[in-house]
Amino acid sequence: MPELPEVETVKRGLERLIIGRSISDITSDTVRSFPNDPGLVAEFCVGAKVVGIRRRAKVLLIALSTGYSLMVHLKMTGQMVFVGKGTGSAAAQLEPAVDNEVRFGAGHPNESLIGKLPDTSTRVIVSFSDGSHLYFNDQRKFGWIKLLPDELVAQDPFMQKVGPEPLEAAFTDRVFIDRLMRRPNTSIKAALLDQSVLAGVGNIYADESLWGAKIHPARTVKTISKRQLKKLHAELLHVLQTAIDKGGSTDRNYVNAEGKKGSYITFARVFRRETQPCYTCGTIIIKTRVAGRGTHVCENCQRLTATDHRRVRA
DNA sequence: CACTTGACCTGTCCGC
DNA sequence: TGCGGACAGGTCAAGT
Repeated sequence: MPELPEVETVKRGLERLIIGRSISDITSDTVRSFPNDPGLVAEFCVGAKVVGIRRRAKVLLIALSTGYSLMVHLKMTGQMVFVGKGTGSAAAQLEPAVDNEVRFGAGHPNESLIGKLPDTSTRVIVSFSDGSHLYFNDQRKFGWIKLLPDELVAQDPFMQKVGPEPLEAAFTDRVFIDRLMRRPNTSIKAALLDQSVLAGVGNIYADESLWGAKIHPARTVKTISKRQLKKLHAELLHVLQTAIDKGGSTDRNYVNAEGKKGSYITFARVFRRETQPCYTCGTIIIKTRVAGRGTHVCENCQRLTATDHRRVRA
């Protein structure tokens, strides 16, 4: 579930933790290289220094001194966890990001990481010359890392099609509305999740921003008023920025570069709040399915028009 | 072409 | 208790 705020949080952590470190070894079995040549990983990673970290949409870009970059997508369960030399174990790094905001009981997947990274979900280990390590963990194996020359990053198919960054100043409400209108006949939720419309929104922040704007996720884009879409733009930016400030959302797996959990989920207004009362009107939040995703809605605040009902499945 | 659904994975949770 | 199946969701491919 790493979405924009989670990946941004990881990026900021990695900036602090790994820039300037020299790679002494990298397990390369799950790192694809472009051009497709396993030898490139050893040749352009080992001995290289980390010179910069960028984020574009939900993709992390780790720039190396060799002119190559590691491109990382965490997909649903990916983690990039740094364990520094001298910490002894990961235990000290697995505390909540914000005091007592999020605390899972024994048995949570992250509890099993304590003191034993790498674990069964570890797919790639980047070792640094000072004895520290960066672990790419990915329980469900949807994530990937690829190594490619810097000049090929922009040629990547995903980078080619991905839409604008919502938190950049150029992303005005007018740009937002214009781009949504590329998908006039789909649901507003599907449009928000479409990475070619705008970058970085996933299931959590789609639901959260739609609740804030009082728009039902199944509403057809072209039927929504400009005024409501402007409101959605404002809500989306607010939700994304708030989530970054909270270190992202930890629903299950997500942790930042220090192995710490994000706390936004405890501030969520609809996401994962099914069976609980709406903060605005007290109506019980329901969970349904829109655009193939679990979707959380206050059916009183977020009204559906008669023609939109077909988009909703229990 | 526009849009929707299924596949990719694996751990967890629920019901029988 | 054990087991089968539904479910979680980012993205791409395949289907309607």
